[in-house]
Amino acid sequence: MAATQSRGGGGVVPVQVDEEHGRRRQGGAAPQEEEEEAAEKPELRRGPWTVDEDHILVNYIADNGEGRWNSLARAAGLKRTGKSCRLRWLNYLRPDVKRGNFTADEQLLILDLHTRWGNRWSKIAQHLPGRTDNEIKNYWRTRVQKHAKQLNCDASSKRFKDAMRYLWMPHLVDATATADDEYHQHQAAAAGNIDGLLAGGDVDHVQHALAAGVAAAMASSSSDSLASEPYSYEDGGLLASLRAGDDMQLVMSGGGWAAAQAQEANDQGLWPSSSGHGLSSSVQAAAGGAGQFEDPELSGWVQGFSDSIITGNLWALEEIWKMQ
DNA sequence: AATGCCTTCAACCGCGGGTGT
DNA sequence: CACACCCGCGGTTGAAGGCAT
Repeated sequence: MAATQSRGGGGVVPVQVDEEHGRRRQGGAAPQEEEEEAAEKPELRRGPWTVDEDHILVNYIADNGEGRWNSLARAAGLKRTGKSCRLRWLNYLRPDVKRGNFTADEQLLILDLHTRWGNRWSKIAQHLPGRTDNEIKNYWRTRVQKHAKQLNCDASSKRFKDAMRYLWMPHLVDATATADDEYHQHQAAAAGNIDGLLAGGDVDHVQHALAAGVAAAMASSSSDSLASEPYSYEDGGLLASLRAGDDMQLVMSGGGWAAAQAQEANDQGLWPSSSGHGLSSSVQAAAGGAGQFEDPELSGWVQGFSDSIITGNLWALEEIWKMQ
């Protein structure tokens, strides 16, 4: 268990805190009153959690359940605010917290949901089992906003959202499709193996074959979510449409100039091929159509965007593709 | 090897809303 | 109604580790 803190804001600084709101006090009380209160209230710890504190919190919650965080903190003997305990549990110690990089599936979902809901991190997190709002928020701020900056636009701007739709999300859809293919190949192989075992009456080995097949499929897939419950893609979502194969046709009125440029870039071998497909097939599909963007201003911007892909800023796009 | 800058992310802060008295 | 308490959310901070020079 990764209770050892390798990172974390602030040192472990004992500090007097307004326990109810987790706020540092900002004067107000007379010195004598402060001394009296300090005598009544235990010194609170801040900063990274220790292994011992983690154990105490986990064991207490295992015995008594979560909730009532302030009283929980006191009852467990932790010199932490209730808020701090809640945060530690929800973001780190909870058994179902998923660790590691976001899968392409998850990235797609985040992009899609953020397009709809904006910075409603907790709401977005509800649709990503095992992921916390804090993690998603950090992902957005450190990765997505970084690339928005590289593309010289605001992450919340329509332009950046369009760049996500036309260039980023189709690529991720391809990436997950590739993972799906490999996953199903492993599943099929495992199924064949199991068929043979059953035919031979070798029931004892069926379970092992099943486990091995699932493990191989999971290992081969960039997305462990593919091996578990699929996410629910809500009706009418762009992601669902992309998944369904509508591709760019849905969001562009025809292929458009950008897709043609993308196709050209692909022909010249300028596109990264992390998914193994070279140019995203969704983008390629878009390139096959004809027409213009509905928003003429966007059309001009996408042209500049694509120019930068083809000329100087390829590295920036490669960074984006690497994010799967 | 030493140094400084950059990136990541756990933890904190401030605030608002809900609930109980 | 007023107040206190509690919880959860979104924004921000800063230490640790990675990377470039």
